[in-house]
Amino acid sequence: MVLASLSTGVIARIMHGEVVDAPVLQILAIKKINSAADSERYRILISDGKYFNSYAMLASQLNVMQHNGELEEFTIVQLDKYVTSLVGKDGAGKRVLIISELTVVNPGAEVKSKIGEPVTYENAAKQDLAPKPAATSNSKPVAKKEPIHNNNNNVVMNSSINSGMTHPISSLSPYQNKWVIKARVTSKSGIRTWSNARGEGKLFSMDLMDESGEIRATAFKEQCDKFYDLIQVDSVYYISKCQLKPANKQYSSLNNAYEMTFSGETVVQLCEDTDDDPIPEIKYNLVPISDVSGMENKAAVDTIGICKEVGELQSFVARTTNKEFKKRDITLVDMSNSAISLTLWGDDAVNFDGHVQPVILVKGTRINEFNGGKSLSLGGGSIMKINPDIPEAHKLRGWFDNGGGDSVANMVSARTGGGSFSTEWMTLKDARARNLGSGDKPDYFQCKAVVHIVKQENAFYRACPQSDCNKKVVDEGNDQFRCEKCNALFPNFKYRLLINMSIGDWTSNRWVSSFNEVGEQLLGHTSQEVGEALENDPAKAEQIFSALNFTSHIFKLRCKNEVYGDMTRNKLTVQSVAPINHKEYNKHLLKELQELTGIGSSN
DNA sequence: CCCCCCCC
Repeated sequence: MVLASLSTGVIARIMHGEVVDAPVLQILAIKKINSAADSERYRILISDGKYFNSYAMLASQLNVMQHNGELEEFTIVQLDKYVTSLVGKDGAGKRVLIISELTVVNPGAEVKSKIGEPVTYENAAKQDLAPKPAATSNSKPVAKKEPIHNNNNNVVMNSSINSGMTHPISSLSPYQNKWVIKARVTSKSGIRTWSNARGEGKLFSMDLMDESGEIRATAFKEQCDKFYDLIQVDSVYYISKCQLKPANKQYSSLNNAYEMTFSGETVVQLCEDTDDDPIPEIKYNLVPISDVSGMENKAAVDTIGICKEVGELQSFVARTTNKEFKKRDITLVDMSNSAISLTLWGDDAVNFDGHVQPVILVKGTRINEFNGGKSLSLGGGSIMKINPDIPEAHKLRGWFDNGGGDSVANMVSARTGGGSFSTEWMTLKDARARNLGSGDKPDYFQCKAVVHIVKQENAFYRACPQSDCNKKVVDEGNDQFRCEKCNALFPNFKYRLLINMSIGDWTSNRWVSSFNEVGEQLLGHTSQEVGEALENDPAKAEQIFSALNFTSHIFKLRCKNEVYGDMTRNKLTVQSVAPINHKEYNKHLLKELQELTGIGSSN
């Protein structure tokens, strides 16, 4: 039987902070530490044949080896991953060795006895502390430079970073808190506030990834402020001293039983040199937009496209939760000649500038199915990148800038009121002739039309000032306004627009109604300005309203039959207006001409 | 300690 040789004298070097690759040591004893609560930890007396260390610990993911009887007395092991760390107040206490990966070289039953006469390493002679040039082990001195961004004098952190030894994310658990991970941020939420029966506060969360796995981390309140700016998607960080707790799988799709919470102790340090380490890049499983049609509802989608159209920023109050949300729908097109609607939320929606028609890369967007169509929504854990510097993006840019997106034929998303791309072109006369609006659901179409008459009468009403209520208020006199819906009296109100106008295309004229936001867009003034002008300044009102006359727009119209008493009227409501995109409108006209005449090439 | 993402 051949026994492995121990790395004689190596414990003195390791315990003075030197990095030694794969030392071979002998276990002389192992026992369970009586520690608090549910944690299970093992302390080891370990020897290199010359020195011993009685302050060695097993990282808890190795407990299973002890359970299996693999770490008995006299076992020879190779340490594959370990850190040293000072424990005790202010780092002034004892240095311990924490072993997170090891390989059994010879089982204790084979070895049968203690090798050498090891003594404590603390009195080790100088020659044992200097790295040996001829040593078979691969060693290098500890880097002396202080890490940048070190926001805490943290010994575990520094020694781990300097030694290059960090813990895999997959090994983290609530039972072991001496760890440092090196992880890439794959997504980061905005700052969110909450207020409920248990209190209020703010937070942001992030997803972290290394070669072993992924985990979600959340920073609340002070930590939210402290770390929000430092944490950036795609960057790699050393992170230590977070609390771990079981993940609530209901809310997380990440593959980890635990999640982390930043604490006052948490240390985060940017890792700027990531060229040759194994932290994987974020992987994008890009699918062509056309493929989304065939995917399951709620499935996650990574894709890339050009933002061909941008919707207005919209605010609404969720019916069930009463929370206010901001969103913006944009339309992506790609070389599969397909278009899909993507919903942005919160800050992404507010700050989005789509007028330059950027390339949009998304990861982890969710499919929402509606009316047989599918759209994407950028939810928690999703990432959006604007004009990413990747070959696919440059290819798309070239395609689109050469007219590639002008004749997109395949609409993956359903026709919607607000959505624009999928609305069918139709003349006002055809809308009548085809009995649009006579079904159970409204019909939608778009046309190019000129504004002929705008009515100033009843162009506004005084509405409840509550942000989530637009109900007309009753003037009680004495500057008091009653909202029946909110059952409350207010000293003020807000103006809401309800613009009726006659528009015409080359086939006929129709009266249409426009609600507040569209009205503001058409008149170029806020509802407050319009309301005040109509009430107090007729000349100004005339100026505002007449400016709209004889202007042309692309109107997206909702068409529905409505019953008033015994009368049924076919009603048109303006869903949105947009300036005329002549390039695109002409494409439509050419297509119509070709269909009418049968003359012309297919492009 | 959050965990909401509507409507059509």
